[in-house]
Amino acid sequence: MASTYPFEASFEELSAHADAFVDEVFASLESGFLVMPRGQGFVAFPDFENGYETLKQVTENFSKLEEPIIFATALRVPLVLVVLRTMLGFTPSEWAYVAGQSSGLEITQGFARSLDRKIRLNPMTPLRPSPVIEPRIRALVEIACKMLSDGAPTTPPELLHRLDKADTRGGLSSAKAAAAMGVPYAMLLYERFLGRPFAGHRDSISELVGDVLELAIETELTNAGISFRKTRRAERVPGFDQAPDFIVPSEFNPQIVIEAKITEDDGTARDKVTRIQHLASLSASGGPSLPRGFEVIACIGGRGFKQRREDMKKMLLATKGKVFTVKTLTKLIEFTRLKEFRTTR
DNA sequence: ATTGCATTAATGCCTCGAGT
DNA sequence: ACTCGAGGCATTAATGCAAT
Repeated sequence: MASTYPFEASFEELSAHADAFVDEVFASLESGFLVMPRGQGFVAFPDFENGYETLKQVTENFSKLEEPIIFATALRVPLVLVVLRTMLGFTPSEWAYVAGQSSGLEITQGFARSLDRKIRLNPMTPLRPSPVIEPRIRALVEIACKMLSDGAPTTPPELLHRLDKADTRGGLSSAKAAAAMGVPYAMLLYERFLGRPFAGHRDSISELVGDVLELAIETELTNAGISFRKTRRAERVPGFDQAPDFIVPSEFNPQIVIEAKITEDDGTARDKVTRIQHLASLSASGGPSLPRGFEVIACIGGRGFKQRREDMKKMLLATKGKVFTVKTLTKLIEFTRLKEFRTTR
C-alpha cells in the first residue's frame, strides 16, 4: 500500500484497502476514560465533609431532623442540601417531585436541578432565596426530614424501596448508627456497585471531555491563521439540521466542516458515524443555503470507535479518508483543503 | 427562572453464526 | 437441532447550557 494514513490516500486506494486503513485508524485511537476533568462544579471531599459535619451538628448527631433548623442551616451552608439529597439517594428531579407532591407547591425538576448546580458551583456562597424560592426550599427540606425520619416502608419481596439502604432503612436510628460507627467496607462497595462509579460527576463533565479534542483542533486552526467558526451547543446554523463543530471559513460560506467526537461507548460511536455520513450526503447534494462539495473532516477519539470496523469503513469512505485522531491531528491542515485557507507559515 | 436541545453512558432485547 | 456469545439496535436517564 502506497499511503500510510487514510487522509493521504486516493479514493481508489481507500476503497481497495479499506480494511488496512481501518486498522490504521484503530491503531492511533486511544482511550482516555481513566482520567477526567474536574470541571467547574466538582465538589471536593473537604467541602462535602464540611456540609456533612454541619448537618450532623445541627441535628445533634442525626437525632432530630427539623425543617426550620435545617432550612436556616442550609441557607448558611448550602452543601447541606447536597448532603441531604445524598442521604436520600435521589436525583434533584426526584427530590423535587416528592417535595411537590407532599407540599402541593409547584416545584419543577428544572428548579431543583439549577439549585443543585448553583450550589455545586459556589458551595461557599450562602443562599438568599427570593419569596418565591423560599417555600420551595423549605418543602424540599421538609420532605427530606420526613422521609429520612420514617425510613423505608415494608414492601413486597419483589420490590425494592429507594430508602431501603444501610443509613436510611430504619429511619433516624439507621443514620445515627452509620454516623457514629461508620459502615462496613462491603457496604461501601455495594453502594458503589449499585450506582455506577463517579456517575454523577461523569455526566456533569461529559461535555468537557470533548472539549479537549475541540481545543486541540482550534489550536491547529489558529496557529495556521485559518478563519473558522466554532459552533456552540445546540446552535442552529442555516443549511444544517445539526450544526457541525467547526465551519471553515464561516457559516455563510461552508467550504470545510469538521466534526469532533470522543466516545468510549460503541453505541454513541455508531450515532456519530451516521451523523458524519449525513454531512457527507449534504455535501454531495448541496442545499438551499449550502454549496455542493464542501469537505467533511472527522476528528475522533476514544475507544468507542474501535468497536466498529464496518462503521469505521463507512466513515473513511464518507470523508474520503479525512479521519484524524489525537495522534494524527498535527497533519490535519497539510492533508486537507484547510491548507488553502492557511495565512501563516 | 424556565424550557428545550444535544450529548453521553448504560442496558435489554433481538438476530445471526459458530460450534457441538 | 440446540446453545452460546457477539454485535446491532432502540430506549432510557441524567446532565449543562443557550434561548426564551
